[in-house]
Amino acid sequence: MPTSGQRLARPDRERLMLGAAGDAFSTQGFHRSSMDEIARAAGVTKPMLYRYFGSKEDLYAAYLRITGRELIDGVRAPETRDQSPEARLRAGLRAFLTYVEEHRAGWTVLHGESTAPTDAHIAREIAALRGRIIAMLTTLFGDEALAVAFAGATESLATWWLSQPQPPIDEATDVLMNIAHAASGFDRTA
Amino acid sequence: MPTSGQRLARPDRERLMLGAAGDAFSTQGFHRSSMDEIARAAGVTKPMLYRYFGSKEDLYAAYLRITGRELIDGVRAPETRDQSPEARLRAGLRAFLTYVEEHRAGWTVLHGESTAPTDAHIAREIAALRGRIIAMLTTLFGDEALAVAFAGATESLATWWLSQPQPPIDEATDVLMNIAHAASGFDRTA
DNA sequence: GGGTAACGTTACCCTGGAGTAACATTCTGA
DNA sequence: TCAGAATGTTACTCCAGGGTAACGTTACCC
Repeated sequence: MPTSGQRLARPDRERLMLGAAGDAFSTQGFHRSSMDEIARAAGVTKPMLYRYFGSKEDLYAAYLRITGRELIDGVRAPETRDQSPEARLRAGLRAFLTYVEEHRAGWTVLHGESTAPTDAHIAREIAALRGRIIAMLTTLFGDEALAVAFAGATESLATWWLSQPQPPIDEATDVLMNIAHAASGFDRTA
Repeated sequence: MPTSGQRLARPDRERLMLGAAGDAFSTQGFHRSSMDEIARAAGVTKPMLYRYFGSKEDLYAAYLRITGRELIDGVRAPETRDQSPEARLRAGLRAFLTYVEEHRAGWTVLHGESTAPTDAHIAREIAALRGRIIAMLTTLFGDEALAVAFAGATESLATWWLSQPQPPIDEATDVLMNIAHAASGFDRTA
């Protein structure tokens, strides 16, 4: 009489597990989330989680890696190769805010991890991810300090913006573009 | 044969405990820090920690409360009542950066907690603290979104700045003042 | 159609670390 | 001077939750 669970192909099951993991991690953080609970939410039992991901930390790492890749892909998507730096920045910001809006859980975990890392090894990966974005902004602005500040402004605004009733994406983008004009190399006329 | 520990008055002992707690929490986070370890670092045993603070969460909360108060006091200190908004902001930023530099552990914990809260009840307190700062900035800038973005820029820059070899405080302040000019109500001439 | 690999489960083990009981040693003040 | 209130310690209890062993069940493929 055991075996209540429907059989599913590995990729599908993994998606369910990662979804449940993301929900748990984003709302309760790594430590308050238990493997039993994540398993239950994914409609499966604990040993499956371990067979597919190895350990709780590995599950967390897998979730972060996928989420990070989605973020990078999302922000890279807009093809704006031969447009002005300003236009490219604007497109990037819109893409970023869109990603954040559509992947709240992922963004929450990613953002939390970047300031309060759970694990040293994971911290390095997150730092690398953020580093790539900072590097991009640094070449854009010509100053690392400014790039770091701008990244912080963007992250903070994004998180706040999510908590607003109905986020008007263009307003958020404008606020950031406005800031970008403050000390950037490109035009100050807008 | 027991009783190896030197006797100390309560306030002194508390300071030692809070210092050890801060070191542990800032370097390893709440969950990876154990009460045994904090006790040892404070030169005392676990039951003392419990007698003085009640529970691990209460110890953490006490540490955060004190740290938050120090931050507020530090930033409030510069008496600039009847100066221009710009001068007041500059003084506030300098005071903030000075605080951060002199209380690295406290800042690390505070900052981490604001993005990845350990506990719902504590999260509210931190949110209230940040809310007060945002409110101040909002009246200064006349726009909440901008205030949130600016706060994020400041926090991010402060944390990055700490990791630099020898932080020149005025440069960091200038970067932020420059950003503040972007869309603020006060002069755009600087 | 049967061997094996993958999917899935129940029922357990085991440790880290939060929290406490019970006891020893000083300090203080009436 | 001695009662009781602090400061302090040793030596536990106890359990949440990470991790696993052992055992069904279904699918696939030669």
